Amino acid sequence: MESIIRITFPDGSVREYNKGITSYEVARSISPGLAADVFAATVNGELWDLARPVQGDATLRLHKWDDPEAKHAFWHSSAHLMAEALESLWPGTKFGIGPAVENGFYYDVDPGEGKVITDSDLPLIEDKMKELAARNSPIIRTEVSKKEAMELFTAKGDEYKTELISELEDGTITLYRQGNFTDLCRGPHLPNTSSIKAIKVLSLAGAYWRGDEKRKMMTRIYGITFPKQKLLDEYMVMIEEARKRDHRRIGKDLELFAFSPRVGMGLPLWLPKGADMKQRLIDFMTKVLKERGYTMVSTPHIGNVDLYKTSGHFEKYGADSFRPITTPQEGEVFMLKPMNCPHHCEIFNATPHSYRELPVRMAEFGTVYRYEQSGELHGLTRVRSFTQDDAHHFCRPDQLKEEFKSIIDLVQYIFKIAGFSEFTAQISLRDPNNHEKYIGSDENWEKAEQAIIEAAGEKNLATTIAIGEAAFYGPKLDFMVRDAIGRKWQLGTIQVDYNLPERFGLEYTGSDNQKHQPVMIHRAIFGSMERFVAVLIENTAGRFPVWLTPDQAVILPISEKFNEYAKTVLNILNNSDIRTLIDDRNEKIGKKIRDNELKRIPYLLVIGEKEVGAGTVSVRKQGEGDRGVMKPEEFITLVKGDINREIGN
RNA sequence: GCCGAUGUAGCUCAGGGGUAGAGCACUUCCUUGGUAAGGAAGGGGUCAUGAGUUCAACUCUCAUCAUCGGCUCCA
Repeated sequence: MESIIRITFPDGSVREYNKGITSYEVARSISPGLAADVFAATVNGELWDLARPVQGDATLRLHKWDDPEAKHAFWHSSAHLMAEALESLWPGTKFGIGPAVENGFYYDVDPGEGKVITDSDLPLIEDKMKELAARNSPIIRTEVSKKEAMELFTAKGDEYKTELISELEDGTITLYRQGNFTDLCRGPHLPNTSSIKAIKVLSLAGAYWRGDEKRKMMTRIYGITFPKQKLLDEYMVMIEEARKRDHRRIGKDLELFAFSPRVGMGLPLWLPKGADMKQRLIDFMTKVLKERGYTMVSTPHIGNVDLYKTSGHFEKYGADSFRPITTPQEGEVFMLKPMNCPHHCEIFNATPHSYRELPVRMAEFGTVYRYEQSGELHGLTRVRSFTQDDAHHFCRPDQLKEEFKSIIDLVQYIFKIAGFSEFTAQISLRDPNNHEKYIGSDENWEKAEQAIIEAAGEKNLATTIAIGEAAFYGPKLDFMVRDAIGRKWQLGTIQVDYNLPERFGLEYTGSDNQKHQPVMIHRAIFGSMERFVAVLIENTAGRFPVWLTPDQAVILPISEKFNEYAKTVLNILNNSDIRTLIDDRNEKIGKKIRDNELKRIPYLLVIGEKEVGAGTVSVRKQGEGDRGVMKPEEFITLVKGDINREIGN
């Protein structure tokens, strides 16, 4: 008989089972404890339901909670559970899609005419889900024909589902049912709703059906679930901690930046400490750029509209920009500059160039103005006025790849200094099916895309590829860093461009004494000062590196009797460029320590009778505690040592 | 721009159709102290803005502005 099948495990061991055994039963045959911990299985490389029978020899990997595959199945089943709850609470609710996401799941629903789901409904949904989960309903997979699926969802009046089905291929359609709820779904799912022990319905949002802003706005309901209450509790604590790192909150607490509706939304105001820090970043970057052969330039904040017509920006974005600026001169029109590249092209054009002087690396901390949609503004990460650490490399075609690679090096260097150890690199290519979105010839696009892919490959950079994410004039390599709650923000970007050199008629004289067109690379490392500072705040929770932080040390006299000595120490430190304050408030030392710890000042210098007598300071490191007593000169050496470790020399 | 929510003191927030509340911060006084909150007193609000309903609106309605969570967008 062929009723025995051989299952191979990841460690290479093989066990024999009866044909038709499920992965769940296999897990149980190993141990009941394991069976309780697994939520999905990979069978012959395909992600499967635990409850799906295995019909032949197979390789098997069981996925416990820590595997993303397990979470995916768990949260996907949870989305179905939420849908079941919604249907039970509000019959007639129409369902869109309900996938698992990085942290939990959502379901897009249309509650029907006149019905609005609000925040106050969330606990109702949560309670209903708990009730349904406790019913121990098995989740059952069935394969159906396209016709059957159509009939089922047409009868239900689920027009969103029928739209999805109409695009599926017959023979590949599966349904999953638990209790009275059936959903169109590829799976995989949990065997049973009973593993869903801890449930939190998190939030509501609007979301366009199929991501198309011309189509209906669905109600998106986000939730998260866990197999144990403890895991949910830990998750909620983590979210709460992350909120404390929000740069908008810390920026206010530490008096780094502010917004004023009177100035205008999305227009950041840098307060003294923030401006000071921003300038320090600029100074540091300027020094690094000069070492790497960049020259600094400076351009106005406006440009004639013809400049942007030449570049192609006006045609692409003119309608959605700040309105053009008119002048007393009839017909004369300027625009706030939304980017620096056209100005830089004209700088290149201002002087003749020989092949010998390429590459030209032209850098500017250029402030640009973009009319971002009101709903898109977000603290310092998305604003309407921001300063890019912008630069353009004009090079010969044979220099392109080396230039590109040198910029990858620079990004890695700066990110290392910023402490961004986990960033992602994304190669953004054009969508080959959407020619209207881009300018330039296919040939140039292919050359540019190839150059990026090769350069990233030669640098052994781990990259993801995003089709359709390119800039309209060229493909790019983007470097993204996460914020406190896991959202990714693009900081560094490197973009290859054959188009602007053509449009601006850029040229250099080659060794053959002929005119040639240079290739242009657009790049930013910080991305923008605003976004970089925001992400830096969230990654450090406001505990900036010593070299960068606005105030490096604060002197805490134990009583007013020691204020005179405090001033002496202050002078010594300030003369050695240690940015130092005195906290001479009439407060006890414990209070002063607490307040200054909360300000995230790296060093607290306690002075009292002993220190005055010995000519020393008692050093306390923020977040770490007492470092002992030392002379001011030793403290200076300590701080300089920190800075040296952080940014070298 | 779209969907939903929010807006009360510098900050975090409570309150409620009939003269505005707390904690922290701030000011003054007492205290002069040894590594994360000493004590007391005091000042501070057009309850986002504008209109409407009402004898009476900070509270109810509408609009506007801003903010938050998403969606779309992101040169």
